[in-house]
Amino acid sequence: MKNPATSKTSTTTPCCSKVGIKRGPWTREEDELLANFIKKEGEGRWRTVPKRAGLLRCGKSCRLRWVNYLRPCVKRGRIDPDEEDLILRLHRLLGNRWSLIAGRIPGRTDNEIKNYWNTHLSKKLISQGIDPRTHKPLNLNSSCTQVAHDPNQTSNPTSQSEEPSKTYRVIATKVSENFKVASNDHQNQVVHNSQENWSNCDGLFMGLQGCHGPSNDGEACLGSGNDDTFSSFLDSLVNENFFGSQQQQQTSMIMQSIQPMGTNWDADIMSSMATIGDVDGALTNHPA
DNA sequence: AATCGTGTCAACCGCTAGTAA
DNA sequence: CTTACTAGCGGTTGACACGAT
Repeated sequence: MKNPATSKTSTTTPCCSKVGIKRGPWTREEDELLANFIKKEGEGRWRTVPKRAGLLRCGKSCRLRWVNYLRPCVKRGRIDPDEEDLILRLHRLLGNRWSLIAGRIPGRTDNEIKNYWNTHLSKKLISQGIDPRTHKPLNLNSSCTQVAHDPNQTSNPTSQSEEPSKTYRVIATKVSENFKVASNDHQNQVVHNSQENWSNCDGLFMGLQGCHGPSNDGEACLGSGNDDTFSSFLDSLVNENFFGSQQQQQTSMIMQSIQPMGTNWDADIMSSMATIGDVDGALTNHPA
């Protein structure tokens, strides 16, 4: 454990004094206090929550407890095969972006998925001879030519050290950034339909957030309009059919749908879009 | 019954992006 | 523009459960 006194100086202040703060597992009474308080006051202003709720916890701890355990839409229990498959696909697409992955799996939290990955899936992949970090076959030297999930696909010899999922992640990140720009632009009619949802959803990857959204019943905040479009877009990426026979039409539709008016996709995204279906090209064109 | 090793997962940590002042 | 604050993220830790010896 790092010693706070010797750790790198941070410009941020601690979320609370460590003196008099309770740590460790939460008790049932604490859970009830927090849950009742949030039901009454709503989420947010976590730093002040402990004091207002009468808890001897730090705000961070309260937030974590709520998000990972107390929130009504949190699903408990084993992760079923369908969810596991989805996690694998999303991880290949997004890497260790646990919150994004969790956003696509209703009821599951980033912490739960991260734990499941570290304790189950990474070992499972290793046992199958697959590098859990790169999703490439293990023990392949720099001249490897095969991508783990598709033996027919060949990787680019010049980018052998690069994660196959890197390009996907670059695209996902960039698209999400553009999505956020669009969603925050109140004058942008293209994304106007789902403005209410966007503005109320927390998290960066709004269209991917499952139960992080504003709805009262814990349903995903995905609604009609562009969030649906983007959701479908990501689904397509996950299902690897986005760049199939409908590539051109879909790409065009997505671009038209989610590009903020007056904004141009940067060259990276356009180039990635054009080549992502071709692993060789995608990896070649995107050094980072 | 006691000890040890391993797996699981809740919780904590530092860091950073976003935003308000 | 700078500073301070907040929320959220991913990595890591450690307590606990449980099976093996």
